[in-house]
Amino acid sequence: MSRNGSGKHKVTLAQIADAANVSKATVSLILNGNPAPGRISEPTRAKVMQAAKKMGYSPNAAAKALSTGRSNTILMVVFDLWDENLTERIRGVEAHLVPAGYTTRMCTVDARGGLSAYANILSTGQADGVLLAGVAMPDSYPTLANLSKEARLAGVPIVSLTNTFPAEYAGTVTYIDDESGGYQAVSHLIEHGHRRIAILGVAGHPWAELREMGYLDALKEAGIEPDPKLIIRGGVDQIEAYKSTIELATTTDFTAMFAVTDNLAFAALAAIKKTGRRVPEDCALVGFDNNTKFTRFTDPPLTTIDNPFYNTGMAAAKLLIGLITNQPIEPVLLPVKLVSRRSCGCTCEELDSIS
Amino acid sequence: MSRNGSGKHKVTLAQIADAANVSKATVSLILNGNPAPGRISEPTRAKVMQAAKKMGYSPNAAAKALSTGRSNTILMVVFDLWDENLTERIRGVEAHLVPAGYTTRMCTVDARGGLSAYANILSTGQADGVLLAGVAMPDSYPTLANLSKEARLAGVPIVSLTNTFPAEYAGTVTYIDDESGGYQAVSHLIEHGHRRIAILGVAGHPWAELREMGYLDALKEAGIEPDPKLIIRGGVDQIEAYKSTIELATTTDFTAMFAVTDNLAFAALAAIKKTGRRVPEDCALVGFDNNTKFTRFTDPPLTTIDNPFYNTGMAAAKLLIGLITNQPIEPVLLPVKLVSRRSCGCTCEELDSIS
DNA sequence: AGAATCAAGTTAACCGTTTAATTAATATGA
DNA sequence: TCATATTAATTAAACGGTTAACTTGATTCT
Repeated sequence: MSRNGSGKHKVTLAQIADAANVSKATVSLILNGNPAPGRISEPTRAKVMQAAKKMGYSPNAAAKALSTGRSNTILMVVFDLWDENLTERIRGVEAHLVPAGYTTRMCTVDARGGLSAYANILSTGQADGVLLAGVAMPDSYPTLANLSKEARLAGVPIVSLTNTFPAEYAGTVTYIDDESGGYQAVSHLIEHGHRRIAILGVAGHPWAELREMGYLDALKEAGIEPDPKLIIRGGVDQIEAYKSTIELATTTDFTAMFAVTDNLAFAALAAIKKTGRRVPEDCALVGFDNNTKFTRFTDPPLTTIDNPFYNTGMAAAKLLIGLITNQPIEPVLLPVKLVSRRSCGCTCEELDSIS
Repeated sequence: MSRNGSGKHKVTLAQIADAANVSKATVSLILNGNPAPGRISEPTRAKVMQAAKKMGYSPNAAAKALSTGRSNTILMVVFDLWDENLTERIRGVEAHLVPAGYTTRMCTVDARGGLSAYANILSTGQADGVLLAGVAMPDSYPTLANLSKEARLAGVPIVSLTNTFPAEYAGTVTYIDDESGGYQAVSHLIEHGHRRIAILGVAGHPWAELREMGYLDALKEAGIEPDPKLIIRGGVDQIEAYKSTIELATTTDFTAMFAVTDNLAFAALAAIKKTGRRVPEDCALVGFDNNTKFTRFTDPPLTTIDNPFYNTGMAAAKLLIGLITNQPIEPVLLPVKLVSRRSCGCTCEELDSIS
C-alpha cells in the first residue's frame, strides 16, 4: 500500500496545507502557535488544526533544524567517572528540558576513548547547548579543553552539573553547598563529643576541597586545632581509600571520620571494621551524597549529607536554557542537609520501625 | 568580523566547492568516500580533500538528515528503574556505536512522566533505531506499547539491552545467561553444604524468573525438593525486600539465600543480620550483578554473579546496527560467572591481600 | 471621497545536503 | 572513420520546513 517498504508515512506540511486549502506558510504559522496579532482568523486556524490532528502530522525535525539553525537539542557529555547518581540527575535535567521542547543527546568521554562523537555534534550544529556531567580526570583534560573550544566556536553555552571540572572549562556551574555539607557533617560529629576527627578527602577537586573547608570550619568553630596527620587526600578509587584508611587507623588515633563521598565511606567503613574497631562505638563515620540504594543498608546504616541530585539536574537545565535563550538565570547554591543514621552514633529508626 | 554575533562560522559544501573549483556534487561524492569506480580523478579528490581540511569543513547534520532521510542517531529510552550499572552498559553501547558513525539520543520514561519526548523523536525521523534500557514497571506498559507502535510505524528496529521488558514490546533482546547465573549461585551454596536455600526473587519479570529457574535447576540436580515457603517473589523495592526477609527469617529456617539482584541482596544482608544471624556462618548469601562499587565492601563482602554490563551494551549496539543496515547479527547469549567473596562462606583475599 | 490603516493571507527564496540524470571529452573497437 | 564505451565531471531537482516581503480587500479617519 505504502510506496516505500519501510512503512514510513510521513505527513508533510504541504500535505496538510493542501487538505486545508491554505498555503504552507499559513500552516507553519498556525502550528508554531505564532500569535502575531491579526494574522490568522479563527476559522482558518481551526480548519488547519483539525487537518493536522486528523492526518497525524508531526514536523520533520531535520527540516526544522536546517531551516531555523536551531536544533532544540542539548549535548550531555559524561566524563570518566560516572557516579551512580547520574541517573537521578538526568531525570532532573529532563524534567525541565523536555517541557521546554528540548531533547538530549548523550556522549561519553574517557581517557581511553578519547574524544568520542561530541566533536561533530557541536561542529555540525546538532546541539544548542552543552551539559557537563561526571568527573573529569587529568587524563581527559585535553579532551575537555577541546570540547570547550568547540563549544565556543559553535557559540553554544556550557553548563556543568557539578563543580567537578577545572574552572576554565566548566562554563556556568550548578553548585551544591559543598562547604556547608562538610561543615554539617563534622559539626554533627563534634556534637557527638568527638575531637579527633579524620577526613578522607580527594586531592585536586574543587568540590572535595570545599568539603574539606567545611571540615576545617567546623573544627575551628569548636576550637579544635586541625591535625595534619588526620587529613588524607587521595584519589576517588575505593581500593586506595581502603588502604589509606587502614594505614591511618593503624598509625594514628581518631574517634571519627568524615569521608567526602559515600563511595569512599563504604571503603572506609570496611577498612575501619577490618582493623577491629566498631562503628560507631570506636569510630564514628559520616559520608556525603546519600546514595540511598546503599546508605540505608550498610552496617551500620550510614549517616551522610543528602545531595540533591534531582534538583541539581533541574537547576542545570534551567540555567542552560536561560543561556540559550538569552534570559540569564542566576545560578543558585543548592542547600544540602545531613541525614543521620547510625554510623555517627545516632539512633536510626528508619529500618527499625519497619520490622 | 563574523556576520552573526554567535561566532558560528559554518563552512558549507558550496564554499569548499568554490574554493576547489568544482561542483557541490563532486565535493559531496568525494567527502562521503563514495568509491563508485571511475567517478573522481585522483587530482580532483586531493584538491577537494585539501580544501575541506583547510577550511575546517564538517557537514551540517540536519541538512544531511533531511536529504537522506537517515539520522544516524539511535534513541535510547530508559525506563522507570535505572540501575546504577546503566552507565557501564552505555559505555559498551557507545564503544560500538560511535565508531560506526552513530550518535545517541536519550530520553527517560517513568510512570509519572508519561511519554516524554520520545514520541516526536521517532515520528519526526530523528532516530534510526531504538535501544531499550532500564526496567519497565506495569505502570508504564502503555507508554512502552506506544513507543513500540511508533517504532513500527517509523520502520525503525528496537533492541532491548536486557530482558526486562514484556516480550511483545522488547524487539530483539540482548540476553545474559540468567538461568545459568541462578544455577551457579545456588550450586555454589549447595557445594558449601546448604540444603535449605531461600530465594529472594522478583515476580513478573523474565530475567528474575530465569534466575529462579536456575535456582530450581540446581536444587533438582542435587536432589533437593524445593520448599515453596523458601521462595519469595516480591518487587524490586529494597525496603520491601528487607521486610520480607525479616519475615521469612523469623518464621522459617534456612541456612542460605540467593537474592536475584545485588540491590536486593544488600537489603537482605541487613535484614538477616538484624535478626541476629551471622553471615555467612548462620546464613550464607549470594547476589547477582556484581556491582563492584559495593559488593566488595559489604560486611561480609558479597559473593555474586558477575553481570557483563559493558559487553551487553556492545552486543546490543551490534545487533541494532545490524538490523538498521540489514545485516542481521545473531543474538548471542552472554555468559555470566560467579565471583566468590565471603558471604557464601568462601575465603576472600580480594581485600585481605591489600592491607 | 481619497488616504491611511489593518486583517488575513500568499509568494518565493532559503537552509545545506544528496543523487538521479545528463553532458562532455576521451579512449576503444571494428 | 564512426559507433560505442568509459571516465570525470556537472545540473538541477528534491528533502520539509521558515519567514521576510508582498498582496488584496475591507475599515477607519478626516
